[in-house]
Amino acid sequence: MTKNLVIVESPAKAKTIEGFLGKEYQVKSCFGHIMDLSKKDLGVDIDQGFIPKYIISPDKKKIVNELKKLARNADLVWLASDEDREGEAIAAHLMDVLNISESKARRIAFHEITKPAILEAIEHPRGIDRDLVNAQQARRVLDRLVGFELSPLLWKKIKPSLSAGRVQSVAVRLIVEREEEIKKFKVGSSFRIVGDFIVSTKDKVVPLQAELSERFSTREEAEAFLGRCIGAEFVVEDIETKPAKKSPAPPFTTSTLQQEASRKLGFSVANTMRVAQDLYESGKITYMRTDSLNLSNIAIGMAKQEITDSFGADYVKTRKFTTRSKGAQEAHEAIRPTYVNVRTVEGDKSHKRLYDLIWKRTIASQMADALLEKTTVTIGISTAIEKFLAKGEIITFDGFLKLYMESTDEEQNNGEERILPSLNKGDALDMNQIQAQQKFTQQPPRYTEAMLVKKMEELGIGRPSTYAPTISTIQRREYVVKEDRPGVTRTFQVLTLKDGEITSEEKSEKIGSEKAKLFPTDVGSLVNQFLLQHFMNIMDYNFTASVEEEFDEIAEGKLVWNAMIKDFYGPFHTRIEQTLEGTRKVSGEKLLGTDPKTGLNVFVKIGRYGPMVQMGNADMENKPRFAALKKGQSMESISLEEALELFKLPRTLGIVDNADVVVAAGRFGPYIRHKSQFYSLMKTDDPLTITMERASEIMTEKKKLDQEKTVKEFGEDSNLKILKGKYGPYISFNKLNYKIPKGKVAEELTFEECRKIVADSKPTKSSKSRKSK
DNA sequence: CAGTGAGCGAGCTTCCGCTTGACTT
Repeated sequence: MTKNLVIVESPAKAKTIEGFLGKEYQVKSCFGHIMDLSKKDLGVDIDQGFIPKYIISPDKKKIVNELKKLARNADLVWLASDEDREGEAIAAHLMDVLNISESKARRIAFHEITKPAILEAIEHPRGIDRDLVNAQQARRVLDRLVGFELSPLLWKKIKPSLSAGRVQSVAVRLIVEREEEIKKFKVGSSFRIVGDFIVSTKDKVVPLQAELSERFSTREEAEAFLGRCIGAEFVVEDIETKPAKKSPAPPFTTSTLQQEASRKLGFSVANTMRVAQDLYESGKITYMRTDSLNLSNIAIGMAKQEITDSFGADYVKTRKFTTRSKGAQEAHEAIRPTYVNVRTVEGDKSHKRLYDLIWKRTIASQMADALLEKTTVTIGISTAIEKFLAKGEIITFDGFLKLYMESTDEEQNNGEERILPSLNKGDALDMNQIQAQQKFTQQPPRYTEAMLVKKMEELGIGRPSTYAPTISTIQRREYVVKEDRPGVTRTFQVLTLKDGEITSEEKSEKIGSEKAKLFPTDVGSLVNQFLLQHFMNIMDYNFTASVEEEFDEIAEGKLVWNAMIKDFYGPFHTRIEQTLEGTRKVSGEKLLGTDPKTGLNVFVKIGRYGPMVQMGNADMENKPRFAALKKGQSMESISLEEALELFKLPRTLGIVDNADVVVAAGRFGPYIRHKSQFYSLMKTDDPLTITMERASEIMTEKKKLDQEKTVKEFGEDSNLKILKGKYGPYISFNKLNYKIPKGKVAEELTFEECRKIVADSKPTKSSKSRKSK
């Protein structure tokens, strides 16, 4: 029997801590929250003062039973969940569910997984902070009320299965509004003047590039300026040198790791977290879901040693970073290598690269500032009042730059970090050429996943554990899509003054191509518009921040949690009911024009399954025709001609074996139907022009593949088959799948045996039911 | 994966935040 049971949230953490504590301690993990609100209904008893209806999460029943047994037999139970709102609630739930008495329970917390920190925590146990638990409860109940009242409203007013919530709806809003800004954006241009000069001294001739201190808004002005420069003299009027320094970025949090892995390694947010999870589980890095910039003293000490060994003591400058982000709860350390002296890890390329990034960032954060010397040379023009400026930068001490430099989302601007030749005031320069190049203003950038996370963190919406899932959710709901878009070619003008003559030419550049950027869909935009119209308070970018203030007051014991919820819910629920009764279904319907053949109206709108076109009004006599929009088409941009094309399907190709061969477009793209069998078209096949010949080819091919997939068929019942899948053979009966019991050989199963398996066992979950969990 | 779209209506969907394995067709 164990005297002490310690419960933490993560199993990897449990393993580490067990090593720090003696044999008297058994350390187990509860895998995060063990209880949640019932999902059957609202899960909140509103009439009784918003009393939550908690149940043990179905996937936690097993671990809860195990912990119950261990807790019963232990003398003391140490509740060591994270020291934040959610962690406190987990501790409280554990006490309840495991039936731990006050006298037997010890609540402890630590912010870093180091032996001194754990021992220190054991020395200072406390009770459960009920105010903090209530703050969590308020957060949980508010999110449930918002999500489970708004979502059904969307099902009724827009389309089924949609969702809305405090976090996801605001994330979608950011993307929709950015797209609107881009649409509204009016491009402007100006002429940037760059002069190429030559410095001739006694012993050498060196080039010097300088930019004019101002830009000209028109070609005429630029041309006039170049004209003024013909025959002018150029003289160095001033040289200014200023020292400057650059400091390293703080160590990684979840959000900055996602951003930097996206910029430097091209990882998606989900991929970064998957790889980081692996590194964490194998003990290579500290916890990867954190908003803390803190490094333990042990880690800083190790970093100091590592820097001294590799670069020398001059390169060391230890720092304690403090967080700036809204609502940070700092239950953990920043993300760092567990052993800072370990330079690389085993594993595949992505693991190595992510670890390398974390290692460099951690080490660099404890390195000296880089020292620079910034020089600006002012060049006067004898015939004009404008000045040319040549800017240079030299690094006098590289410091942390020796190892690591953070990237930015902005495109690299040119002309940085150049070294200037040595010059003196009064030096005359020879002009080689001066160019005026047309430069365009840039539209606001579209969000990458990581840029969206950055913005969400700034607004205080979402938490380190939810950034990646939220971004998946808004894509799964098809509110936004992550896509590449090709750019367009744009021409710009260049005027060149050389050898006393001004010439002009037109050049072209590729602009606006997008890679893995987030775009709103028609449904996303419509839902956003609907929510903005009726629930501005929830869509407000400051909504989370303001409720967080109230949660803090609850945590401080200054506000009663359900009183806060009541104040929110009253007006919110009224608004729900008003919208339910007072508004009609919204479909974003737009009249595109009329069909020249029939004279019927052609509309585009959102239907039960997404955007579609409709021919004919929905009146008593006639049923309108419908067709779904193709991938890549949008309600916003579809033309009448494109819409009319969509009505050309389904078309009958001919008759085979007394049955029509029909080409149509379905949910998953174009297909052929014959004798109630379906055959998908290839991407290269055009359903509008496909021939009977090609169609039979596709059908033969599919039949062959099906044949290969079939292990065994039975004459007794054609619905029962043994098929071969990715994970081996299985039984298929009436479109449900059943596992073959161990020890049975698929090929040898008889019809009766199969019938028995089907009757006795449950079908394996289809992917559809799994997705919904 | 499944191949739809009036309206009728049953019965389904849904939130955020904490954590990892299941076990796949």
